[in-house]
Parts: sequence; C-alpha cells; structure tokens
Amino acid sequence: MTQPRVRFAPSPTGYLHVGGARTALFNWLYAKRHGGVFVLRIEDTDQQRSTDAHTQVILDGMTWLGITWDEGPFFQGEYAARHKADAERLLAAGKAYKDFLTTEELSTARARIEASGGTFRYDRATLGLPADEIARRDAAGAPYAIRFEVPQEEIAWDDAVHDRISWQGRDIDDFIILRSDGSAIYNLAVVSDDIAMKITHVIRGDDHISNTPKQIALYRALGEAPPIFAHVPMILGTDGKKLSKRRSAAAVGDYQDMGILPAAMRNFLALMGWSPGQEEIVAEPEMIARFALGDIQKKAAVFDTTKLEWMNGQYLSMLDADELRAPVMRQLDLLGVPHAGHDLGAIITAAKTRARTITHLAQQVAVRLDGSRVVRDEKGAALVAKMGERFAGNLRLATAALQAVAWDAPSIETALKALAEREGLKLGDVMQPIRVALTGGTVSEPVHELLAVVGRNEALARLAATTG
RNA sequence: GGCCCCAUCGUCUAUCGGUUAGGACGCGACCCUUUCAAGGUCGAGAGACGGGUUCGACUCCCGUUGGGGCUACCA
Repeated sequence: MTQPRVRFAPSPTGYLHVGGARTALFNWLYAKRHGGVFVLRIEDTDQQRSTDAHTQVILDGMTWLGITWDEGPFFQGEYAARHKADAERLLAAGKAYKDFLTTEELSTARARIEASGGTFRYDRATLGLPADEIARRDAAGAPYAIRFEVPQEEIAWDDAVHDRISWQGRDIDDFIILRSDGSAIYNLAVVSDDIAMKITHVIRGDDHISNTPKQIALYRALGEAPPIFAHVPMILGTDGKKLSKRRSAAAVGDYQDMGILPAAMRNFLALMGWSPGQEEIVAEPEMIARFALGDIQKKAAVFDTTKLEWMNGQYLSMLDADELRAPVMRQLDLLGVPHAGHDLGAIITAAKTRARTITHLAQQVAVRLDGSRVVRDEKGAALVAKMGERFAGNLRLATAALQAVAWDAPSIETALKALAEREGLKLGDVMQPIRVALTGGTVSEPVHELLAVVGRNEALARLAATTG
C-alpha cells in the first residue's frame, strides 16, 4: 500500500468537541500505525460562524492532547478558486447545471409543499424553470447556483467500520455545489480538497454517512477514485443525547480545566469506540501498534466522566511528585495560595493517591497550606452530624493531649493512640474529627502525618476554631 | 414523513456459530491499615423483542420496537 494520507477537518465555529478530538485521535493513530501523513485542514468556508479564536482553540486543544499534524493547518477558504473551477468543470461536462431559481423562489416552493403535508424534494422536472425561462435569465446575466446532477444509480461503498453501505441515487436530491456568489458548498469543497491533498482515508464522524454518497458521486464525476471511508460512531452524553455544552462538559478545554492529564484524556478517548482487548490503561506506543479501523465499534458511546476521572487517578499515581509539582504550583497560583518555602513534594506525595484530578490535588495541597481554604464537604458534615456531642468532645480531648507533644509524626501518633486507649475510644473516633477539623473532609493521609504537615500552631488553631 | 446507520451488565467494552457470556468504571461486602485513601479478594449486574437458517446462535438472515444521523445557496 502506498503511504496513507488522512486528515482532520474541523470547522472553527466553536470549541474543540470531545467527539472531534476523538476523531482526530483516530486519524492520528491510523497515520502513526501505517507510517502515514496526518493533515490538518480548517474548514472555514462558513464566513458567518468561523473565527480565528475558534481556530486557535482547536489548535491548542490538539496540541495539549499531543495530537500533532504533519501538514497544515491549511485553510479551506484559500482554495475557493479551485472549488469554483471544479464546479465549472462539472458544468462544462454536463454533469452539473445552472439553477436560476432565487433563494426566495426556492423557499416559497419549499414552504408550499411542506404546508400541504408533503416532503420537499428538489426535483429537476418540476422545480426546474422552463427551458425558455432559463435561456432568458441566462441571457440577462442572472445569478445562478450550480447544482450537481445526481446519477440515478446505486452508490455504495465498503466502509472500514460499517462494512457495506448503499444508497440509491434517486433518494438523493440534486444538491448545490456552488452558491450564486461563486463560493463552494461543503460537499464540493471537501471533495475538491481531499483530491488536491491526495487523501487516501477519510476517517470522520458517523454524522457524515449521508454526505458520503454525494461525495462519491462527485469523485466519480470529477474522474477520481474515491478514498476509503471510515465512519466512527458519535459520542453521547450521559442522557443518551448528543453531548452538548449545556448538559455536560463537551469541550476538550473543559477537561483541561478540570485537571485531567493529556495522557489520561487521550487514553480515555481512544477507548471510546475502540478497544485493544482487555486492558484499560494503554500506553501510546501500544495504542499505535494495535490500532485498526476494523476494530472500531459501530455503536455510539456515552461519555462517562466518572471513569475518565478514575483513569486520570491511575495516571496521577504513576507520576511522581516532581512531575506533578509544576502543574500543582500553577493551580496554587491560580487559587492565590502562597507556597514559597513549603516542601510541596511531601504534600503532593501524600495527597496524590487520594486525588483524581490535578485540580483536586491542588485543592488538597492548598488546604494544608492555608487554613482559610478549609471547607467542610458533604462527608465531613455527615460525620459531624453523626457524632453529635462526641465530635467536639473528642476534639477537645485530642487538643489537650497534643499540647505538650513534640511536633513530629511519630510522637503525635503515639500521643493520640495513648489518648484513645486511656479514654476507651475507637481510634477512628479520635482521628476522623481531627481530619475534618483540619481539612473539612474525611479523606487524607494518616492523621498524624497530616498534623505534622500542617504544623503545630496552625493545626492547634484549626482545632480550637472547630471546637470553639 | 423519506433515506441511512445502530442495538451485550447503569456506563465503556471482549466475544468474530459451540464460553458457567470475560474485563473495566461505578455500586455492595470483606481483607489490609488500632485513623482516610490506595491496593487485594468476593458479590450483584447484560445479549431489546419475534421469527427463521443451523446439530448448535449474542454471533448469520428477515421483521418489530427503540435510539441516532441526514433531509439548507450550514459544516
């Protein structure tokens, strides 16, 4: 096989959607697997909605994920002349025709048919203008759109993930390929560019399946062999509906903000619709080595943030404190928590096995550094409620027991255990209230270590504030 | 409405005609910790429905139902 060339072609009309990111990842994986070329093409032909800012967000998102492109970014808007030439070539060859119907005439016809309960279809016989009227408008230099004459034959292809998909030409309306202002419509622009960029494999979302027969017809009319198509399933929200910004985080940037690591995000995305077998944590080289379009699921997948966070936790525990220091410091600065002079390494090590995201980890660190960050969470509040009087009571006993103790973890532990023994308390009933007083929550490193990290004065102050 | 795509635990998935239908997340229990996690062990939990084909169907075919996509001078 010759060197495959794939492309990711987002339109810069919004953020980088996780579904788009997954599509990009699959393209990238395919290119890496087969020593191919990954082309990035920005489809900015919709002047109304496309912005440079959106383009930048897409580029940044891909870079963050580590999905690198070999060629581009190319901007579709720069190829308008070629698009137009292709449309005119089709026109000259008699494979497309001029449509002098104005937008108004068209929408009037559409409204009329739909009002009478019918289904609007563009039908050359009934909607096309009479020959003499066409000649008249043509002679008068009236503006026209170019419409592609869809062949009345079967159009089928062997999809790399769906196997055979087949359409009948009669079910496809003659569609416009060039607007009356001379700009190309999506289907033509895509085919024209994919031909020019010598794309061999079009790997894109399921939602493009119905565009594919139109594009294949265009390839044929242009005298080119269509590429291999692979339509990957969509990503849905927990409600089973299309993942939307409104209901849940749908943008790659949202997960970056949540403190998800790029490697975890990439791993998770790869496993949406694709599976190498039984493992969940798949390193990049193995991902590349095992990737095959035929192993992609046909069914849409629901994006489960809980599992993503679990996976991120796995990646977090694989990293050591030094690798986490920089991102945690960034978050700390964002939170406005001073950290100079503190041994962040020790705190990060203690907290990282208990955190699932960088953000969560940074909050844990922040709480140890700054008493004003203590916010009682649900479980902390539940514990307080459950223990009632004993909460403050045990806390007072602990405070008293800690007064004369040397402030290091082993000494603290000894003192607290002695207290429990003396008072006949379960250790947990001594430790958990301290945990809640110091962090607001019920989860932390062993309490004696926590006390040592927070420091004598600050720890005692927090205990006093809580019993007070 | 028309055309097309899809259908295994709540979720992500394995299975590619013969399995007690396996794993992961989440959930529950237990173990380990005289305190939290992490980790380990165990448990509950699935082939949408109805017909075929076959010695034998989750797997192949047809239908039903249910989801989804497209149906623009959007991409």
